[in-house]
Amino acid sequence: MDELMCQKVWQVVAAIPPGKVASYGQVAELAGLPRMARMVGRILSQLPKDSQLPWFRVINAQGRISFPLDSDAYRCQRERLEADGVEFNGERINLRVYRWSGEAD
DNA sequence: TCCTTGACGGAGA
DNA sequence: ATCTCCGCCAAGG
Repeated sequence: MDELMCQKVWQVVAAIPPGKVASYGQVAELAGLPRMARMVGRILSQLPKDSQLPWFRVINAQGRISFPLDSDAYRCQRERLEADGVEFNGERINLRVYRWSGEAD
């Protein structure tokens, strides 16, 4: 994937406000890459561990974190979302409440 | 090359 | 609500 594609994705992710979440598909759409949700996941997976990008605000379309429940990655993402003020009902986040509209605040 | 594997998603059953 | 089955597309074997 080219540099431009990555930059578009990073730009969209960076714009997700605290306390809100966006799905991989939504990020792809907003980045001008419709139907390329998997590409977004791949790009995020390649971020350096110390990245300042709010990658944890990106979850799947079912309102769930896309990592195994028992993984460190899952716990890390969940902690950061909760610190953001995002509530979980079991393993799920209510998208009708926390889904980012896609617009700037 | 071909095949499998993903931080995915939508349509059916 | 849950579970398959496909489509999607770049990487790695």
